[in-house]
Parts: sequence; C-alpha cells; structure tokens
Amino acid sequence: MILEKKKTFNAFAARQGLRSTRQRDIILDVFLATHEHLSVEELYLKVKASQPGIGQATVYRTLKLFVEAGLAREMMLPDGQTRYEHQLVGEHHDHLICTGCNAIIEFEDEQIEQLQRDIAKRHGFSLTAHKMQLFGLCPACSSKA
Amino acid sequence: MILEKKKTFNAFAARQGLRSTRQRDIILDVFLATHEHLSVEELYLKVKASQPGIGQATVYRTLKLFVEAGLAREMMLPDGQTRYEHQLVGEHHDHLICTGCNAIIEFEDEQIEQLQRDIAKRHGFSLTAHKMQLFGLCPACSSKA
DNA sequence: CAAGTTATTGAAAGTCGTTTTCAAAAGACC
DNA sequence: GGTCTTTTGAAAACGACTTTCAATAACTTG
Repeated sequence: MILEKKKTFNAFAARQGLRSTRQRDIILDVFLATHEHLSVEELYLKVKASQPGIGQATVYRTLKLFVEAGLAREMMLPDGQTRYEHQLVGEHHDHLICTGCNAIIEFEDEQIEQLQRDIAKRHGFSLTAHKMQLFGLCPACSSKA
Repeated sequence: MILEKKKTFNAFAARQGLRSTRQRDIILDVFLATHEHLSVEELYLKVKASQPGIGQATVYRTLKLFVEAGLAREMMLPDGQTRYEHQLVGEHHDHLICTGCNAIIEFEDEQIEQLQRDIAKRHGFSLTAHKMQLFGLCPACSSKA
C-alpha cells in the first residue's frame, strides 16, 4: 500500500516534470508511515529527526504537492493549523471530533452523502467536494466533565 | 427582530458586567443590518463609514462578544478569513458554496441532522455542534465552465 | 562524463489575519 | 465631581504560511 502510494506520487512527479529529490522521498516516507492527522509542524519535526538539515518551507511545499498528487488531503480544524491526512482514491470520510481531548474519529455515511447530493441537485449545483465535522465530547471526556 | 437581538446582547452584557459603549452599539447595528457572511475586514469598513475613528481591534473584539452572546456564529472558509453570520437561537444551518463565484447558499436538513446524531451516539459522543459544507459550482458558474 | 540548463532547497524576510500591549479616554459608581 | 475599572485605538507582536534569493542538486545534451 505504501509502495502503491509512492508509485502514485512518482507518476504525478513524472507527469509534472518534477525532479526526484532526497527531501521529497523522506517527507513522503514519514508521511506514509504515520496515520494521524498531522500538522505541518508535527511532520516537520518528525522529518527533521531523520534528516536534520531539512527546512520547514520544503515540508510545506511538499505537502502541497501530495495534495495535488491526490494522496493527501488538507483539513482545517478550529485550532488554526492545517492538518494533512491520507487520501485513498475515491475515499472520502468525515470527522467526529472531541472538543475535550481533540481526538478525531473518522466515519463515512452513504445515506448522508446521498442526501448531500440531493441538496446540491435541488439547487442546481454540480457537487465537487464536501466537508462535515461533528463536534462533541468523547465518552472519556464526557464522564470527566 | 433586530430589537430582539439587541436585547439579547444587552442581557448578555449585563450578565457579564460589560459596559455599554458607543462603539459596540454601532458595530451591532451594522452587523444586524447586513445579511451576508461578512469578514471582519468587510464589517470594519462598513463600520468606519458611520464612525471613522473606530479601530479594527475593537471590531475583532466585539465580534467575539457577539459569538459569546449567541447572536453570531463564526465560519471558516478556505479563503483564510473568518466570517460571521447571524445566529438565531436554536437555528443551525449548513452551507452550499460555489467554488466559482464564492456564493453561499444556506440550507438545513433534518434528515441529515438525525443521521449525525445517530453517528455520534454510535460512538458514545455527546454532540454539541456540527459543520457541514458542500462545495461545487452554481448553475451560472457551471454553464460558464 | 563534463558542461549547461533548470528545478529545488534552506534560511531569512515577507504576508496576512488576528491578538496583545499599553497609555489615554470613557463608563459606572459612589 | 472624583475614583475605580473597563474599553478603546494605534501600534507592536504573533503565528501560520509563503515568497525570495542565492546556492545547490538533478536532469539533459553534446
């Protein structure tokens, strides 16, 4: 699966005439090795561990490439940092977020998606994307409160 | 309706021991007089028209008060600016956004809300809020493209 | 494989929305 | 009116992100 994603990126890079660099390889490795919703800063710190000389700007630039290549997705939480998560082709999930401990649970609901398409249709829109976030307290945090 | 909202704010101010100032009155008037999804900058410009001496910081501060008072709601679009919209008590709507012309259409769907509650329940969450944004092209923009 | 071309990099400066600081001004309460 | 405290405006600070730019590294061509 990781290899597949690397191939996806290489194909994208070739298509765009991008050069293959040590930095991009490392950032891709680190990104693929994690399964959290990482901010650029967090990713930068992880990357620096295996390659101290690397610059923040490069991490920012490379993550945008991953999004273009279709293997990452940006997500904006109210904390003011852009986070990136893995994007599997055709997959699209939404988030249930605990406002107590910031835990994020992913989910997908075909019924909701269908209703979303209905709404768009009703307004004559051609739907291209959606974002849905549910906020609340996870079981642990609600018992604490 | 505008009077009602003013009362809401005054009640909130009294409860919090806030002083009533000319600036806050003006900002509230301007905010209530518009029905778009205004950014702070846009609101600031409108406010300055009726009160040139007013500072941006005051507008920022006052909008946060409106949110606390429950009569405004923050919304973050991908354009990097926080926008504010009216919040009627108990009301909660979602947005259909045209990525061509940035038009925003509001909607509400009880079926989706119910499904959202189901999902939260399934994960043991106590739901407090949600955000849903659908992105696409409006009829005008899709015929242009 | 050396030389030339062009993309990429890291560091630092720049942006931009928003927040904080701080002294002056204005409300509230005697 | 005098005192105490909140609020204000201007400017500085902040933080996430982007851009700039000279140096470096990756392809390309001869």
